[in-house]
Amino acid sequence: MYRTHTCGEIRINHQGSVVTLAGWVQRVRNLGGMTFIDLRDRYGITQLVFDEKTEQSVAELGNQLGREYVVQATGTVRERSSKNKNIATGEVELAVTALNILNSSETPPFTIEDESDGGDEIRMKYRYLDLRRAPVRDTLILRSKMAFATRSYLDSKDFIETETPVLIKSTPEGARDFVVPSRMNPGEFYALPQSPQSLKQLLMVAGFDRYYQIVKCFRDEDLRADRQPEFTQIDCEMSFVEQEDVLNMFEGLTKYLFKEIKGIDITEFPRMPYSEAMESYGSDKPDIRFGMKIKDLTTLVKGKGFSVFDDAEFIGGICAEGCSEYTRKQLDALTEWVKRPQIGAKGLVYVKVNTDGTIKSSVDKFYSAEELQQWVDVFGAKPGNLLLILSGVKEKMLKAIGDMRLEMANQLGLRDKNVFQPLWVVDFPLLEWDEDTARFYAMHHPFTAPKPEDIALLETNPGAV
RNA sequence: GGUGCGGUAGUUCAGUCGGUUAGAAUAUCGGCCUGUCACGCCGAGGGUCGCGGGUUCGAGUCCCGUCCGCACCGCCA
Repeated sequence: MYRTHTCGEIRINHQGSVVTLAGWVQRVRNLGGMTFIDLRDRYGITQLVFDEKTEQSVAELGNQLGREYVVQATGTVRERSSKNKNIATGEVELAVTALNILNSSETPPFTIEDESDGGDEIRMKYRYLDLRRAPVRDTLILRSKMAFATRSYLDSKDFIETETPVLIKSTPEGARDFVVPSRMNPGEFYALPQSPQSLKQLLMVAGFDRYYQIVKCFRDEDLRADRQPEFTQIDCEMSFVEQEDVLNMFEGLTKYLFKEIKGIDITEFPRMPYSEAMESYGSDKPDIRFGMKIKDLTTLVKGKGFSVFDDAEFIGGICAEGCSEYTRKQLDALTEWVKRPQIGAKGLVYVKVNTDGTIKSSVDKFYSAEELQQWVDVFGAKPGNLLLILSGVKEKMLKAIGDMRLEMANQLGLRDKNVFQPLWVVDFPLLEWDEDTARFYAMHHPFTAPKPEDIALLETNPGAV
């Protein structure tokens, strides 16, 4: 056998047995009289040891090893005299008796560690090296588990997994199509699907009743940090159901995935109208793990002679807990932050509710203590809190305040990546009812489309939602 | 297509008002080291300051152009 075990499975009960491992050299620790080597594979890390008992030729070979060398090592499992509680194999080590260098390695262009020293660009250039890092590997493993669990759940709910064609005729969705030239029909092109929307509707018309597919979609539009032209979605379709049926079904899927994969019980699964999401959080995908909701001060603060506010369509802000002691420097930094083009505010007004109950603001010249107290009351602010207020065009400011809310939450440590809180945002608004919008809603929000009977594609599909 | 920020050692970055030989950390290499696990200590090598032009006695630093990257807007959802 090439190897008898992986680098992640040897435990104290293997003590005394002779095993063979194969993997990559993670790190060499040469102490002079003895050398430790961390050997890594997909399953974990096992420590190899070369010491005075090691045969000299083997030890010499061991001292040639560098980062990312690929080796096969045979040795005896023994208990460590100094154990490492941080890794699963930390109680044992392999006293090497035979070593085979399968491949040497150049020094990698960046360190292959959980916290790599490489930036995005160089890690993407050497993707095959980046994929050796545990966080990247774990992400792909998580994805595999998610896909498996999704299939398991939807299969149990009588969904049929169906592959749909990738080379199709262009369908009228919103984005630009990626196109593929047709050899058989010179001058003509296939389109790659932006989603399997019209294809799955055929399945509904045909009576398949419940369909799903974990499927690649293609949209030829410019990138964003969280948006790629090629992405995968869990695509579903159900016949003879109402909005509530769909929400319940996929609440179930979400809870199942968290339970199966993270061992987390999701209990709260609130619903929020789009209008509330925008007014209170400045986002259609609000982070509701913390409060700090946006409050509207527009009517309260206008007409007092402060022209910045008097000329603004909307004045509002958030209340940050425990920030009343922010220094001038911190407030200046925050002001610079909101003035960045990505946020686009002109300036930042603050109101400190000091721990002794007094109020200090950047607009004391324009507003009396009584008036400022009214602001404080709107937020329900307590001593120690800090009000942060922006003004301008309403739509833009809600988004800006929402971004500021997330930034403050980051600074205050309120966005723990291990805390999860799902949310449905429902009742999306009816935008201008032009052809593109109609098509968009027909495709993606059929519940809220006002006149679905007007949409030709839906007419072919009366049983589907 | 637009706005902004960035490009300096293998890598991640600092570099003040334009001024001596461009630094740090990490990585690499060498020496010492028998219980390390981010080993430690000592030492060394490593630079087309993205590219081109200009201003200046003098440019990593200022100006113009250009290429590349990132974020955001448009776009998309």
